[in-house]
Amino acid sequence: MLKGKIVARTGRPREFDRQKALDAAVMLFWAQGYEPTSLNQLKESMGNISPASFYAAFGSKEALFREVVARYLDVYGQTTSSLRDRSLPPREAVETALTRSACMQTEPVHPPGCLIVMGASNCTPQNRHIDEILRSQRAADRKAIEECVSRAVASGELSQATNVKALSTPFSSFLMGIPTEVRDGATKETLLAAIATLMTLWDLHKRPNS
Amino acid sequence: MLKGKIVARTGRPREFDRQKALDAAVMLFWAQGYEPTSLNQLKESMGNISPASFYAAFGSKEALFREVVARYLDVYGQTTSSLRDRSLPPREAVETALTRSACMQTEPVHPPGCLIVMGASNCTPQNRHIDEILRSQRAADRKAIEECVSRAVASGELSQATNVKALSTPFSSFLMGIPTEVRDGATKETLLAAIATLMTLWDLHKRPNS
DNA sequence: GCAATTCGAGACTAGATGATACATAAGTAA
DNA sequence: TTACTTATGTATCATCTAGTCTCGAATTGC
Repeated sequence: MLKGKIVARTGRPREFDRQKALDAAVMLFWAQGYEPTSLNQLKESMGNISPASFYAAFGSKEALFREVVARYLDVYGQTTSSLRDRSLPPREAVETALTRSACMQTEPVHPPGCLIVMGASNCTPQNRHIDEILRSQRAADRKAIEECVSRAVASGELSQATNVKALSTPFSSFLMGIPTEVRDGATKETLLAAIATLMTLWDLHKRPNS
Repeated sequence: MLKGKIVARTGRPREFDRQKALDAAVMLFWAQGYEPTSLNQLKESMGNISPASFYAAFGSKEALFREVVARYLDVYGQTTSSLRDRSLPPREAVETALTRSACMQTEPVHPPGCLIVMGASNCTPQNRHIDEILRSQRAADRKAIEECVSRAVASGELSQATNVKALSTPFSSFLMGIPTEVRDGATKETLLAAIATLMTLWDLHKRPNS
């Protein structure tokens, strides 16, 4: 009776691969954003499935987008997870997050840029709540960068006089700027060199005798 | 016969203020971006003018957007003009551009963020050329920042060993990140403090004996 | 006064949008 | 076999989209 990962259940089996369909939706939303991506495009990218199949599988465009964001965070959005890894030295946590973001966003196997930053940047008033889904993610990364700086001040690595927000904002604003740079053609090498430059800001704030 | 600025011409006079209508369109495109802004919204913001009046005055949505971009650059987009002012010391040119951008974008009298960076960030494939209008402006600012760094290297202010792209990209990426930060609630004070921090990168690359 | 010109109100077009209804197909459980 | 469950194909929905057309109104030049 064991059928591996497939959970036996009643009813006619689905004829398309839901996971592959979801991944196709990730690519579309990533490339175009929420509103410009139409149901027709989505259904087509899922193998020309019917509207009935689409709504049965995903509920609505908005519900699909929420799933897409979760999937994106799982597969691609781990670039900033170092920010939340307390076992890493704070400076390394920040540099790793920036580096991995730059590398991921410039990979040629998927759309350039970042779904979390650009996915709903153009919205009609009635869809503003869609951007809220992404905004909370951006806020989390921003806060995590701040906490890395705070940790370094607390540990004595950075000077007690450090203005936490004034030092963390250049890193977060740079992070939010990467997607636009990448979409406009910035290469991985350019970004990595820029990150190396940027990280010297951190070193400038080190406690004199550390 | 002199009628001031009004050019006498035949035909029934327009009943709405074209300039005010254009400014209303600037605000809409700025807040929502190109595609989500509908003709209905535009006409409504122009005083409930008819479609006939709209098309007679502006030609099409795309033609209006091009006028809107030109108007935006005129009124709000001068924040980065210092980058092209050869009479300014390069460091001051860069710092001024960042500072003025941060101040402008956080003004509460208009939508937050920047039309040039966010105005067409979500586009269907058939409207990709709309973002090209904005992309060329972003490229111009990026190049201007690079030239400021180059000028400073040439003048001896910055070390000959300076990697121009590695030093200019943190500034441009920060600039491209400001709109997202502002939309997410960053204050002018936070951004100005971040800019002060960021500019120390420049000083780090100064020629030792200068 | 009259022609030429321009504008405005509103009806209208074709096509796209996200989403639903309904009958049928294909599987499981008893 | 029968009941139940779920998926699919097709037709369709109301609404919105950018854009046109017709026709009457308001102005200027002569």
